[in-house]
Amino acid sequence: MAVTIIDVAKKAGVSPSTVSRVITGSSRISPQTTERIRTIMDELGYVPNSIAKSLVSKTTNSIGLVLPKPAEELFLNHFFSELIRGILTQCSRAEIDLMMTTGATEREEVDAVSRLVRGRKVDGILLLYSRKEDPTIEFLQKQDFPFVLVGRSNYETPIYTVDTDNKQAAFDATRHLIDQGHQRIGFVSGPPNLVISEDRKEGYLKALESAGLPLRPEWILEGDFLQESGYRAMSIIMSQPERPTAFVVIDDMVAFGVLRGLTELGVRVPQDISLVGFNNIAVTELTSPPLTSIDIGIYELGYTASQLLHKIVKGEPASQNRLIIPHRLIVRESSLFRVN
Amino acid sequence: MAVTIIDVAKKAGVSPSTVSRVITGSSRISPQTTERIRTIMDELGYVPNSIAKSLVSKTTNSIGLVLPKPAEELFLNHFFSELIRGILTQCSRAEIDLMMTTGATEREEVDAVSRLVRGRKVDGILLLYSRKEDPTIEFLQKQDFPFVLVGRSNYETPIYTVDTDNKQAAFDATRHLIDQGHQRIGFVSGPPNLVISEDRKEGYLKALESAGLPLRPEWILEGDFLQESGYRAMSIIMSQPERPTAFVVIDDMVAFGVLRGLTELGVRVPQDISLVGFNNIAVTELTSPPLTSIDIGIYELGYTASQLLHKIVKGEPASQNRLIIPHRLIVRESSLFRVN
DNA sequence: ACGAGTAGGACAAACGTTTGTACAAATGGA
DNA sequence: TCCATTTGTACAAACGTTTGTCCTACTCGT
Repeated sequence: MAVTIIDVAKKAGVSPSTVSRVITGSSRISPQTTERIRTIMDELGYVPNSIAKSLVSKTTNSIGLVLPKPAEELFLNHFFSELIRGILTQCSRAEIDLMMTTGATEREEVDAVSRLVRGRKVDGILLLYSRKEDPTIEFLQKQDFPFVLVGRSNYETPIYTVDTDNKQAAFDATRHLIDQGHQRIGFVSGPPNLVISEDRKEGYLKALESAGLPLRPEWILEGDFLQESGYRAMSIIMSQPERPTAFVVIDDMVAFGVLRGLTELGVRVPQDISLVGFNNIAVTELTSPPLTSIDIGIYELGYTASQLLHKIVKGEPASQNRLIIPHRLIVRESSLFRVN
Repeated sequence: MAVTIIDVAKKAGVSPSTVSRVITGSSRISPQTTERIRTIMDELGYVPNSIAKSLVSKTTNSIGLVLPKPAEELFLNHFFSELIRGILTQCSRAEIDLMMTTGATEREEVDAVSRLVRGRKVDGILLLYSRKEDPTIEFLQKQDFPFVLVGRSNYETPIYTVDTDNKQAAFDATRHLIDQGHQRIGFVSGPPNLVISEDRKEGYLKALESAGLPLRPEWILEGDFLQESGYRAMSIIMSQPERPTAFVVIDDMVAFGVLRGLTELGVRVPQDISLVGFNNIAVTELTSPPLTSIDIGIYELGYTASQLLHKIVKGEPASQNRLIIPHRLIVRESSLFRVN
């Protein structure tokens, strides 16, 4: 049916191996032959069968992207699309195919990765987010399969990683509020099993401490990365007798929920309560008031991670195994209010 | 290195073909043998090499997703992430891998698809959006390769398609404004080479006509699907001597740009100018004012398209080759103002 | 003019599966 | 008891490449 290397060889009157060497650009073929065969390939419309190639070369020219469990919820947070945008752009430039996978449960996730990895469908794996205990990471390590993690690893073993300095970022966010005069600052966190939640909480706590502010556990709430959890957090906080005057919120999407909750309760932002979010996703500018956020360079995070993985897969050892993408605070109206 | 079917066969004292038939579940193998071999596969930790399997079966258990040209811009519009969310969820449930591809130019896009298709890396292709003239579609048709298009095709030939009734949707949006008493309604369109732009414009025009309202070409503007183009559109419109009292905007993201432009110019929404957008992406609720929009069921669009493609790839002919996902108008504050 | 060295290409094995066909043993009917 | 089926398994070819090794025919120096 399709044109194979053999058809080309026949028409050119050479052996398949010669054609193959033309394709791979071996030096053993004379320029004339190369030229002649190239022409014939074009005439016949030959395209190499990448499956066959993969079988012998044990390489696929594609990488796998493993998305955190609930694909359904995933893209509800703009963070992931932005990350994928960076990854995809890099892959596209490098002419590498990107394979996406996910699983409804942790178990399914490992299965899916296993299919990809041990079925040799990809050359490397890109992991988004890390849990404190992550079966997928453990699996990949045991298989000694190349992978890069976006986020900090909680494991002792060295892992290729592209990350934000989340502790510092949270410190900066909190510090900003303190600089605005706030003394009572709450924190809306993410799922406790994620490394990122811990890191950001730690930064927040450190900032409080360094400013000599007391820790108020009842002002620290846990959620996930969806709007709803921010909304819920507010209904809890606002029913308390004593309230913070500002919140550091682990994620912009959650911060939107917080904002919505406050607005519905008639609380003014930033006059009554100030807010700082994380990630600086595109819509932070559009809300009212626009949201102060830490820009962590999501796109670059993805782009860099993809780049690093490609290097590793090709066997070019990277200079370091932990890359940090710089962050910066973007001040908008939601925190522009000085407390006297 | 890795465990192969041969290792399993050896250990079991049978031939590789027997093991293979156990895997594929052929009826020719006795239950005892099946059971015995299953155990051995588990012991050895055997995972089939999908590449080898693909080579002989000419099937890959993955589909390709072709993203419209600029991957860089792509995810700036939440539309695509939502679509991919639907696609990915379906793929994940069907245990099919999703391969993403894109190209910086039209030429590159076709090349990338060609590599995927003729290199046999995927069994089918999912296309997002369609241009009036689309080289990728033409290529796939010529290759007689299974594909499904999200969006209406402009070609005569029958193409599997999952779409919104965009003419009707635009009609409904416009009609809503007319019902609010508006007589002077502008339209911010998308790139003229896209089928969707044409369809929505057509619906808009039809609604005007059916209400006996005159067509004002200077109130029809073209943009892309990014915020900026909405912003620019407003600066053009607002410099005109006579202005509309409402706009139908082809896309929510663009509508945000419009909103921002108007706000900066001190124009009140909806009192001075009302707005209706399309797609009902998640953040429409968060803007001030919240944006009226047509919910086109993006997630289902993706889910259904993926499902349809899988059917086609498997050879189960679908009942119809054009599926329409229903839409509905979601009225929010941006159009809640009656013109007397 | 002759042997050594080199360049250009052919051959065949290998990658890990699937699958059509052949074969042996077991079963059944007469 | 014997032949005809059926059942279960083995054999080998095929999928389309890549790559190590071998072969042939130059080119060049002497």
